[in-house]
Amino acid sequence: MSTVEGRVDGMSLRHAMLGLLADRPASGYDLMKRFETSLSNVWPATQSQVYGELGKLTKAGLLEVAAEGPRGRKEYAITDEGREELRRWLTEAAPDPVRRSDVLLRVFFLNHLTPVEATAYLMGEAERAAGQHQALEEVERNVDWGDDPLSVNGRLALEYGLRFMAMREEWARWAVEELGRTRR
Amino acid sequence: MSTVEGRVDGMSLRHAMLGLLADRPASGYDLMKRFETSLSNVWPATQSQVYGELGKLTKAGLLEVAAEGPRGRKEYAITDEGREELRRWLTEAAPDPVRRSDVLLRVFFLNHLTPVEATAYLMGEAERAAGQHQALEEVERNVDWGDDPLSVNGRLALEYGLRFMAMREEWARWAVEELGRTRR
DNA sequence: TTTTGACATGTCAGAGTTGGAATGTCGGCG
DNA sequence: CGCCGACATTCCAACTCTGACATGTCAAAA
Repeated sequence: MSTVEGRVDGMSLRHAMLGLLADRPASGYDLMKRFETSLSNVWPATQSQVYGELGKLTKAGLLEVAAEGPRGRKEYAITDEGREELRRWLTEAAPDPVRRSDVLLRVFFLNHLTPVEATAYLMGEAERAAGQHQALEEVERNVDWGDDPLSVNGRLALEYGLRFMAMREEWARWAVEELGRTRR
Repeated sequence: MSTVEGRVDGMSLRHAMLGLLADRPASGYDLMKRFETSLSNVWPATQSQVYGELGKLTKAGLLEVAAEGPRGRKEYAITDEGREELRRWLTEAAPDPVRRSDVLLRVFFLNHLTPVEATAYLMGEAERAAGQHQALEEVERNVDWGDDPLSVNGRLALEYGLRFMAMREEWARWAVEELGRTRR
């Protein structure tokens, strides 16, 4: 009964918040900053969502207001029940994520463009991927990799991003070639 | 005024439908079948969405009812304006898609599990990726690759999937090792 | 002939997401 | 002292997406 109602699939925002608060208590404002920095590439969230969810999670007993500060600041802390839910989510089998991909969707309809235009699109994809790859390398250089467990996970995620962007670029370049081959 | 109102970012469902109808006219029912087969891994859609969108697109002048058939069947065809919009979407620079990834979100909070549990999660990821890779290879074998431009694009998309799953598996196995290293 | 299954469309409630606006407080700098 | 910028919360309108429900027609097999 107490396990937050609308179950199962999405709503990972909840778990993102539980995960952040499991490290240490924080206010909505603090959480926002963390969503804007470390989590921005993994799970973006807006103010309205964060504050709304704080309310729901508190009402559901997964969080509690641990302290009140200066400007109406409310510092939220995870409860034991919240920790349980976090663990449950972390250990449950992740459902195959059927992701939507507008990049691939465009690829599906590339035949409605001229070969030149289609090639240009794919080259653009390659360059975008390369650009993001560079951006991630930049991040890698600028983050001070302490030994804290936090940044261990961050490193894993970053590596995922690097590999993903490399793959995207390689695929796009391969696709350009392929398009050239079949055109003849 | 006629360019469908709520612009810009998402709503690629619209363009998926325009893309499908650009090949040949079809009913909502026909479209559903194509969303369930070829497009299911790229852009899943439900009945309610498809029929709803058919109405909106028709009202917006991007589609028209070309013919009516037996069981209330309405066959929709793309209009010139619709073709324009499709081309516009295909050639416009795709915005960097900031995707949400619940897989990575979990990775971020892996430190709230025991090393054994965390490793199990990553191994599971590797196996899921391997499974999906196999499934795609299965698809590759079973599709008859004619020369029609349709399946050319399909092949590009399929290859993307294969490379993506391979990357995911490799990354997960790497992450397991990495976790083992830092634990010591 | 009856019944089943494929064809075919439509509506709805609820959750999630976005983006913006409105409001107010405190600390420190000039 | 007065003001600005950072801190901090709350509410809202609009849209998308999901999943279920409701309804009806036609063709062919049993």
